[in-house]
Amino acid sequence: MADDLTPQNQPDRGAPGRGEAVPAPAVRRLSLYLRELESFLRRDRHTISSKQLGDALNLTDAQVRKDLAYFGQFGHPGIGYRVDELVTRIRCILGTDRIWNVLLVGAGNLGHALLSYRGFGKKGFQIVAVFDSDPRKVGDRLGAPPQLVVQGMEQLAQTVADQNIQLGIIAVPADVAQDVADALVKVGIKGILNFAPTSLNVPEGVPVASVDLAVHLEQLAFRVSANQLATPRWSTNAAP
Amino acid sequence: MADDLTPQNQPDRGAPGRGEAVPAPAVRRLSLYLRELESFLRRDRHTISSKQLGDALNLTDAQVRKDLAYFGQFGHPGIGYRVDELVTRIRCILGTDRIWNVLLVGAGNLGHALLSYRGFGKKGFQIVAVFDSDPRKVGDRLGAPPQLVVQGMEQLAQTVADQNIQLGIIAVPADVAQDVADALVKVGIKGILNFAPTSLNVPEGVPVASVDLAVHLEQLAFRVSANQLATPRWSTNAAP
DNA sequence: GCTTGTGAAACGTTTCACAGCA
DNA sequence: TGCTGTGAAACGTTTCACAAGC
Repeated sequence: MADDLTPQNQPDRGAPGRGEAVPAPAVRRLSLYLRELESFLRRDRHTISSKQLGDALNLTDAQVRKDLAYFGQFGHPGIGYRVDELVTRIRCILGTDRIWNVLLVGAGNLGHALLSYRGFGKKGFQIVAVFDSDPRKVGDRLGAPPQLVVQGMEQLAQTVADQNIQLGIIAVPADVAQDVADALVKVGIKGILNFAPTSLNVPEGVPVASVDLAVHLEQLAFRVSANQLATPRWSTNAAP
Repeated sequence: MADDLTPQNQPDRGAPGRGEAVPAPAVRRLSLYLRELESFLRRDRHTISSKQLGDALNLTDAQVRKDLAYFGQFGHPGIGYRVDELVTRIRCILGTDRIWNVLLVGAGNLGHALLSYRGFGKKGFQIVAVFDSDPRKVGDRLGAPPQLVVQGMEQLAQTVADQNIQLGIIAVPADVAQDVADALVKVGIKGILNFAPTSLNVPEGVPVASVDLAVHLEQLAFRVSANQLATPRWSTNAAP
């Protein structure tokens, strides 16, 4: 997607601890496994096989087993995987077995929506500060109680230090996104989730995940067009 | 991505017209190339080399050339690519050389933000209808003028037909997302962009792109943890 | 000089197939 | 029987290297 790419921005690699390198696609699927397992847990299922887990996500059972095996031996032959155990393990692997303090830059429409999004909190991500460079927005109170007060960018360093913030979300227009990213890196933010439709230049060691909403629609348009046209229009390779 | 995947949901394949199959990663990057080229165009640059384009996106020049070559011969040896020409070509390939009518289901926080998001319109995606199953929201006027009136789900079929809507965006809670997807498929929607944190089951032939906001933060958390821990905690493979 | 387009090699990922265990 | 974990084979993608053209 990458992006990565879901349009993922940086060429990322897995985390080779002491052992083998983990393929990036496997790490991406780990999040999906976790989501599915949590849903299984809510439905009071106690064990799950690689086949069941794979079917839910349109993956093969072998793929599921191999992905999980990169991180350890979590399964029980003849039984499958114990759901609660696997959930705990994957959370630990992904680093979501603890609370992450997150800041948001950009108090526009998207910023508002992100601030109110329940999905973050459920996964242990707490947005604890909001910034905007527009003086008219600074001082506004946002979100559900306890509300957050929009701060000016000059307070970034102090707030990041005071609240031990490690992750930053960029929800500003494309033309200022790089400046914001630079500022975040400067104050020691460890990872950036970028919603601005532009690629960011950051030092190695600061991971960036980019989500370009329009790009996803574009990919959809391509696939729909491909479905509709037996012979794609672009296959006419006109000579220059 | 992507991961897709960016956590992309369905295993997708490129569009093999008459020629070779196009790798899905190449199609994902095509969107990024277009974004970068449009930015180049705004800065009045007329030509661009595969090296320059690659550098902007952290890709190799060979990668850029190979990706573009899947779709035709767009370059000029010794010169590079003409920016305006390439923009036109890629838009045609992706299917964004025309207007797409899009509907939105879910008038919550995220729905509001998506409706107000300028990035869609710039790429030719027009949200022309909004639906919500909550009777209290039906009838509300949303977005910038000309505002859209929130419709009940029972009006879906009629509106899709009347307005020639081909794409649908799902921005509802996870537990009703599948029902909404089923409804969209039933009325003939050709592609779905899903923001609900759940995997969708749809018939083959209806492409789905999924964007799970929390998953992207999760991936970031993993990479930040990997940076910080010399030896990942999960490398302790305790025996069961 | 510069650049593209492309076959071939290198690399990475997924699938297969089966040993081993409950 | 049913299931996992895993080496090996199959497949797909990226990189290399260079012929051809401006």
